[in-house]
Amino acid sequence: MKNAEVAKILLEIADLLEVKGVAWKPEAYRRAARTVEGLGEAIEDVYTKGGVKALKGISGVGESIAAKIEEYLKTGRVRELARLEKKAPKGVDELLHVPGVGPKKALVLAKKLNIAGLKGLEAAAKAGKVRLLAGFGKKSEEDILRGLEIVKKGKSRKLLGLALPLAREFAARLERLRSVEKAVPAGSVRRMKETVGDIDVLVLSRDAKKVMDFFTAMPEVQHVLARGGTRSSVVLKDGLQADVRVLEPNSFGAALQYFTGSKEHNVALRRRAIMKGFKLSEYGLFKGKKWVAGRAEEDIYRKLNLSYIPPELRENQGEIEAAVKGKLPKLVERGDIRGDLHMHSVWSDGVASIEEMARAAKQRGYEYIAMTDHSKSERIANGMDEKRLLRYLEEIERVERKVGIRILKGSEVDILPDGSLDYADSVLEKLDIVLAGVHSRFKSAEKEMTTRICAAVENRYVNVLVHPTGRIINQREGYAVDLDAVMAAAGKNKVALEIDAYPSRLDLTGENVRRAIESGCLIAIDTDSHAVEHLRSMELGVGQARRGWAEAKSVINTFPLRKLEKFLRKK
DNA sequence: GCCGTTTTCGGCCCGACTGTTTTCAGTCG
Repeated sequence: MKNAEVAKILLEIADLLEVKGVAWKPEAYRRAARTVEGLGEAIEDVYTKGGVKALKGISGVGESIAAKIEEYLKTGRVRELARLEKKAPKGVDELLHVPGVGPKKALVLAKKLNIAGLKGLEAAAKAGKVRLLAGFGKKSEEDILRGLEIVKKGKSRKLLGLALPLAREFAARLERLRSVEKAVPAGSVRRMKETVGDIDVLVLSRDAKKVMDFFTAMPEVQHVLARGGTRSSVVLKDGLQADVRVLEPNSFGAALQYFTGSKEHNVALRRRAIMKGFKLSEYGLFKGKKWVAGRAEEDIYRKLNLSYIPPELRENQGEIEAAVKGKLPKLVERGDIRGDLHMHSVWSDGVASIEEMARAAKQRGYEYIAMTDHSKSERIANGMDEKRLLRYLEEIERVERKVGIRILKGSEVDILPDGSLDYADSVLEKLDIVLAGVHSRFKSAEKEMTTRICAAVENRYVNVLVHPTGRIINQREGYAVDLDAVMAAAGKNKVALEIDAYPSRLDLTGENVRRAIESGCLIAIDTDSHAVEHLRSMELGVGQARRGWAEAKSVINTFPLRKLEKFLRKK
């Protein structure tokens, strides 16, 4: 599927046009990029089936963009992009990715300092050259240095939402080789950590050479870092590193355990092994020189008198102690989820209709969903005023009847700076479910933000506090807020805290989920979907819930509809 | 560049914040 590649090209064109100071076009390209990325179908299939005409049928794609997509699919490049790149100062589009640097500043920096890309910018900022430029000062120089750190961090750790499908895809491809018995992703991907440094795939095979040949020749590979008899490392085109290891049957489980980590969990586990008179390594569990276990992970945990510890819990945060006592939680599973309570449509900033979203949800086997488009203050997202909201609710009822899935009438309502909500209570009263979230003034002081959020949580109509920390991975820190105070208020007021399963959000983190549940809160795992494709992210959210030791009974969207409705009616 | 129960041409979000200024430009969401 080439959607992501096409979207990337369109975004690059948008950046370069923006630097040029061209009006409107950048937004048009970005809109098109977003739809293409969120398309339920491979863009190349759309083109093969219906040609340019079908491409133009994609919302946001017209004559010109359709032609560029066609050009890319046919030739693998877009001349217009090359032309723009040639004209712009070198590396200027890269500078745009630094938070705080927009098109104007990027152009000034690139031109006046004569720097190519982020490295040059860092050097110039560190040398104190940035502050001397007109329009810049000491503060903006510091902001740039801080922004560069964020960009760098983003380079080194990739989103689980990107790495997990890739790891699975690699494993699936390897398993198709005749000599391969099984191939399994390990590492932080397996632990469902929200960001990962690299992808590890472990392979059981009689023919290691064939596996090495196949793996290093995959089309995603940019270059081969190391290639050995049973182990190879490559760098993928998107910057992610991937390792593959071929193992013996007798050590496969031990290796899977070892390479799944975390490091801290492994250290604690090895310590326990020693205590029990064993030695644990990636090759197996040994008593003296004698091999005791290693074919399967389960055998190792059993021999150490532990119940099996699911990968998501392996952080040495008390899971080994709990496993000793047989007191591990029965973690929530993807199959427990009965619905998705945070979804957008074209009524605000989504790209699919309510009906398309509802059908997709039904197809996933959900019993119910909530449609929750933005409230009026969220202007950038085409938030709805009261009048449009009423029409929206009517449309939801119509689609509910037509599609045959329960659709809760909802809204993602802005929490205004004073802690009040973006709709009056008389409006909120008409909704089946009210999500409340902060979308402005992220930089408020902690005390202010805490008061603001707690006030919203106390509103009698609020059911879910969405993306409670506001962080966006690699882009934005969460806002300063006293989460314990928020959790206490949420628990008391029967407000569930959301795990926003959108790949770049995934807040709450596992750690915070655990805190929330311990302080008596319920959790909602939602995808915050803006396109049909996004519904897939549910498993990422479930992963974070599992990392937070959550059981199904703590997650409101595992409730049967009746029970959920009862919870929503609460106050 | 895209789009049309707004007009096939002329709109397209715009207010808040921040830092650099001395009344405002640039960035963000």
